[in-house]
Amino acid sequence: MTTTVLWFRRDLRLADHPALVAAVAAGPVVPLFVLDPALLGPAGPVRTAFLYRGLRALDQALDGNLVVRAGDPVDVVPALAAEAGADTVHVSADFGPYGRRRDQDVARALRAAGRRLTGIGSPYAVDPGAVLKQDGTPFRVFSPFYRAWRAQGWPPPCPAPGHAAWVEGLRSDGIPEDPSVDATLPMAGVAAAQARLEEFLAGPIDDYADRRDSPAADATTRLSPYLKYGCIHPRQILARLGQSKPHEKLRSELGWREFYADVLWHTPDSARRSLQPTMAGMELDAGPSADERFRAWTEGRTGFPLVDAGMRQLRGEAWVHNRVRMVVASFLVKDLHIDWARGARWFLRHLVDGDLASNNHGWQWVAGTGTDPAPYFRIFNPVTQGREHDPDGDYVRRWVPELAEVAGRAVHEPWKLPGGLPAGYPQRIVDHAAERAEALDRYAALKSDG
DNA sequence: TTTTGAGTTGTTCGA
DNA sequence: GTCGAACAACTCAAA
Repeated sequence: MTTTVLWFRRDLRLADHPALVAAVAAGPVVPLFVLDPALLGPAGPVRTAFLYRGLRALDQALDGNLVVRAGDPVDVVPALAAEAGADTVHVSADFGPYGRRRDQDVARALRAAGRRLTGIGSPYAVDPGAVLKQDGTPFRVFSPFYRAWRAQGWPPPCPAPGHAAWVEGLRSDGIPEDPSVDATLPMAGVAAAQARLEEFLAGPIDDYADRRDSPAADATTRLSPYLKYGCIHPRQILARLGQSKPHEKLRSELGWREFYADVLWHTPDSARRSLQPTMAGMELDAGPSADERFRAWTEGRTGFPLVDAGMRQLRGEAWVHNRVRMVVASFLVKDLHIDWARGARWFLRHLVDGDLASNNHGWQWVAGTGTDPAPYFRIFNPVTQGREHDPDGDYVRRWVPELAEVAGRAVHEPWKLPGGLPAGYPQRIVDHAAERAEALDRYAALKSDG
């Protein structure tokens, strides 16, 4: 039997963990997590706190043997492997731009000392890059990808190893105290993830297809933060789904997550840059007045109730309903003409589920710069979206107290109230019809510039 | 090989 | 009030 290191990253669980199974099969295991400043900085306080809580749950499941070390993984991982006398470091492979570079560097450093990094599995049911078109090139459109992804298939979940021997007594820097966070976060860790899955499957799933688009109903899975840190693996969800309409709907949402990871793997710089090169020339607003509008957007005081409700939900829960994410993103890009990447950065800093692939490609989809050769004319009207998806106005009133006394759907157009705008609620910062026309003009200019 | 039709999530306008 | 058409350009798979 030989000692190995299991380096946890986005896989904070023991069940359905192929890399852990491989490590345990080899002998005693050193469970490691590295506090990497390059990742913790951009994560922001919300995800850092959620991560730390997930680590505490993991440490408990490991009988307190999780080794936590702070520093650059290129230094930390080889040093710990040497300390433990481990020839192999097992990981679930990382397919993101930073993770790939980091793992190459760590693998090189380990090799220099006669050791190796072994990647098994990934945070996805199907590894990014594994689904290709007939001609061997990657998909750029979801539906054909999804058909091929389903046809490809995935293995069933594997149980947690029952007889793991954790190496004890190695120095751990410990899990730091949570940074202070104003938002109300979900419970962290595997048990919370499993409980949420069971709760969802026991009832809400039946209405998922019909109600997932209704922010007031709050009928979505709320599993995204757990998927982000691997407290649950998508295989564990997929294994529970059948052929009914709502089950198929949830499977396709997981398919979107896999699709965007695949796109990002094939084009790593699409995290920051527009996937459609022609769209990169779009005229954008910047400077002090754009900064002021951006600030109004972040603070939920644009004067458009659904937009403001969404941005305040982001502050309050570090999470926003998917339908509302699209509405607020469309508003920033099409009404305020601000770079989608700036909005994506703001989301990534404040979302508890903030995932580079899903977040940034979701933004690109709204901006019309990404996959789904996006119709330039798809510009969300915040009022229409409110009437359509929050018909009773419950979602808006939940997050915008200034409008709490306005009954029904009238809450979406407070400027039309007979008594005038309720006290404390801001005037609209732009004229939607005018800005919609402006967005269309800029698109037309882009075309004529060739 | 070329053609054809469809593609997550929309809005407006005019009948 | 509802309904269909129009709003481009590109991707992909099937015909």
